[in-house]
Amino acid sequence: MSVTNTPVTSQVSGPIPAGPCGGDDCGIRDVLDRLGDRWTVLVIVELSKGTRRFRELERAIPGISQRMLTLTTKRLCRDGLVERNAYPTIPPQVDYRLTEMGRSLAGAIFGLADWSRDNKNAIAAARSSWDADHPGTERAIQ
Amino acid sequence: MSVTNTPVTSQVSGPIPAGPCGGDDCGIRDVLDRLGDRWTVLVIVELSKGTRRFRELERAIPGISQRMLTLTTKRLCRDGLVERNAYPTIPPQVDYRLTEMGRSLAGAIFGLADWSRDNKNAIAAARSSWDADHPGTERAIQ
DNA sequence: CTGTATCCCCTGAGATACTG
DNA sequence: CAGTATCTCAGGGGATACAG
Repeated sequence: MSVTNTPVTSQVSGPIPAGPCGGDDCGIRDVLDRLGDRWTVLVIVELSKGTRRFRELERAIPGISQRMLTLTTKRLCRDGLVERNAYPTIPPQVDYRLTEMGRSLAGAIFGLADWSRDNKNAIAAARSSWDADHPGTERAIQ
Repeated sequence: MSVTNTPVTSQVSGPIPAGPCGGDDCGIRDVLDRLGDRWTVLVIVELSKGTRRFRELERAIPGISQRMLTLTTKRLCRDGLVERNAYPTIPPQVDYRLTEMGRSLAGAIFGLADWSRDNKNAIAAARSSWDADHPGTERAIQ
């Protein structure tokens, strides 16, 4: 009850300071800013299979909303990773494809995908082992 | 005008470097669930340089909070990507290092980092070009 | 079909304080 | 030093309605 003044929690959630940190961070933050959201990588992977229309992307990526698909494709176009072609037909038709740069990024992403496939089981095993040794804490760190 | 009516060169599945994953999403979601947050990749990159103590990680990764560093390292330990060693000294000393699996993940991440370095300028150029063609919309899609 | 415009909720994560 | 506990908040993103 004695707490009278409101805590001034000015959040200051800006960009990561990108400090010198002695060495280098490999410019990893740049990719992270681009690929860090929930949908971008999935769109790139789908487009790596070929040209796709808006609706095709939507169906191929379960759970994505119209809004997020629009935002994601637009960001990718802006970064020069995806090319958008609109045909003024009725009904309208728009398709998307990776640019050359986008395809090279897809290649790097596949490196991670391969790693994921190769290590999926090992991770699952590590998890259940950890969970067995640390009962009751699994939920807290999710 | 962004409606470039270029004929589609049906490339489909041609020149993408490493792609054994043909029909599905390659299990990309699994890596994304693990690497999708703000700090995990940065911790892995830092640990790829060698063993680090808690405080060393904190200093090496500007902006991370004690809470997030604890959470992140704990998650990485749980997944078997990082190994934690605590020495019962006073004051306590704990250090973290990548496991073999963690190092292989770091390798895949470096693939992305390399890509980022190589394409940073091209992306910046694409952006300003796009922004010039679409005045007033840059903010909406960030 | 291909988007835009709103509303709104949930989760990630920062600030702060405390412990062994 | 190496954490844990709690409060708080901003914004990412879902749902929905509307438009060309």
